[in-house]
Amino acid sequence: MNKGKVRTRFEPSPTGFMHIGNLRTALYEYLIAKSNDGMFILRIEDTDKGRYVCGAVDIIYNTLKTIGLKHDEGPDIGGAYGPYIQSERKSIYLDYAQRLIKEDKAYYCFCTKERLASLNKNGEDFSGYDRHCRDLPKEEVQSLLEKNVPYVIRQKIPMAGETTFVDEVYGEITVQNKEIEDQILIKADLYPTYNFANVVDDHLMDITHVVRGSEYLSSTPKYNLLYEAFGWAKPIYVHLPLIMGKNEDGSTSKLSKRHGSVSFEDLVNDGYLPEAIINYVALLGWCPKENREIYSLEDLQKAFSIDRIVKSPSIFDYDKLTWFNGEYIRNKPAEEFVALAKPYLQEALDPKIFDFSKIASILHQRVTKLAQIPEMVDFFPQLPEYSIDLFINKKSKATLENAPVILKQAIVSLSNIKAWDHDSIHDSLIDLANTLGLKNGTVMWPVRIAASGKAVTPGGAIEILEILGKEETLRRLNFALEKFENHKLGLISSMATSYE
RNA sequence: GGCCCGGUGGUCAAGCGGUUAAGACACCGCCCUUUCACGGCGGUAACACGGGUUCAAAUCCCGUCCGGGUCACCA
Repeated sequence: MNKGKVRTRFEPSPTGFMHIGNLRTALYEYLIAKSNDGMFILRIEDTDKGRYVCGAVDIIYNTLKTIGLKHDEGPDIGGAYGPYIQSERKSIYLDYAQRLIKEDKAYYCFCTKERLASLNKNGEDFSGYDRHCRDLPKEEVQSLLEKNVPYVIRQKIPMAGETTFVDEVYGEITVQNKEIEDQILIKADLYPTYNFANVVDDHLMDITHVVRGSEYLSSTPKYNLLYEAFGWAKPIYVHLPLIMGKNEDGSTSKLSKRHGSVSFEDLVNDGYLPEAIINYVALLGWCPKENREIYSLEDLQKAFSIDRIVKSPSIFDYDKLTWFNGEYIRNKPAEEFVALAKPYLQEALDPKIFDFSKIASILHQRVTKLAQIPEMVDFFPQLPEYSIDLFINKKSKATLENAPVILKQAIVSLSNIKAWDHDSIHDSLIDLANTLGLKNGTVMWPVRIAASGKAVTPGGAIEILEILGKEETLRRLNFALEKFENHKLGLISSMATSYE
């Protein structure tokens, strides 16, 4: 039963943030495993000591946790195939490399970095290692070793022939062996290279599906040659199309920091919901059988299949992500939205003065990114400076002439309200429109502008007035009237008023 | 530059030899309405090019062009 079970692994390096490309790889790895009742393993890729970032492993745990990719084995929870941190497996790799040396499938290389560098400079059409140490006499190797000359271990790649592998999404790919250099297996610090560590670990951990970005496509033949050298069964390869970003000049390249927020953390800070990110990213490079777009992680698990993975690279579209985000926000229950909005509301509003749940209720259907909330509500505590021209609106039949008249009447009507609530404000204003023989919009427009100082607001005049309170509403409406007075006198008032 | 991969509207993409070439985002228009948003309805917009194969090609083959990836003691 356990035999033949699908096992995938996610192998991030602790670099301090979760790139969106890595996140998608993790997602697909998870989905491939889970849609087949398999296991999803977390392995930390820290063979590059120079790049290690403190605390980065925690970021990985946290990210996986918040998006719901629960791993079945890993450094934190253990498992039958540990350790799951590559630096703790150092000696394993060395043993396997030496085994290859014994079998004459690998060799010690004592070339200095300087020599290697000069190599690349000289040879115009030659790139890569010139195999200088490939056939060093045994005695020489022995004596260099005894003298503690630093070395790396390289694999002996066949000089002729070709290597073919089948990728689940890209199909059969063949590469001439002469194109492949004698890759380094063990570095001078005796840590394994990424390629080598992965082959060894994937084999030892019974990984069945190697899932990664298509940038690894061209190094896959090296992997296979390694599997062959060891006589191990090869895994199933699943290469994923790259996620690209658009550059300023219109070209595209692998999504990177210069394209904007590209880590999960950045996106969350921008106000994107994890489930929206997951949903969007899942559909970048994979297409469900049914024509549908909204998928929870659970839904994805049910629907996912490798054969629906797309080959061509895709551009990360923040607009579409934003749409997904809006969908998820709108579908949240009201209480949940209030909780989500709270930290953003706090940036702009004093909770002692404003009723957050009331404000949240008018924001709920309008927000597409939580981070936009503060500027949507900033007019509540402080009336912004605004131009008198805002009072003009063709559709509402609002003009500079009728606005002061309406405002004056509105002030009178609103002043008479005893209990300041939605219904009374509504009735007061609608009645006014009726008695003046105007359409509702013609009354609402100038009132809303005077109350908010903005052409676009979350919520209509009634909602805004209710939140503002009677006193402040009347203050703002009177201020607008003054504005008209000054306008008549040819003076432009530039004074703003403040709530407190 | 060598090698590898890709190329359907601006973007994500369906399509698997015969379709009026789906759908979504974005954009535009109309409706709803108290602005905006939501919602509803409608619209603009695509098979990179050239050769084959075939009764029939977006679909298969070849070439060209374009785009991307990769050529580390990084992962």
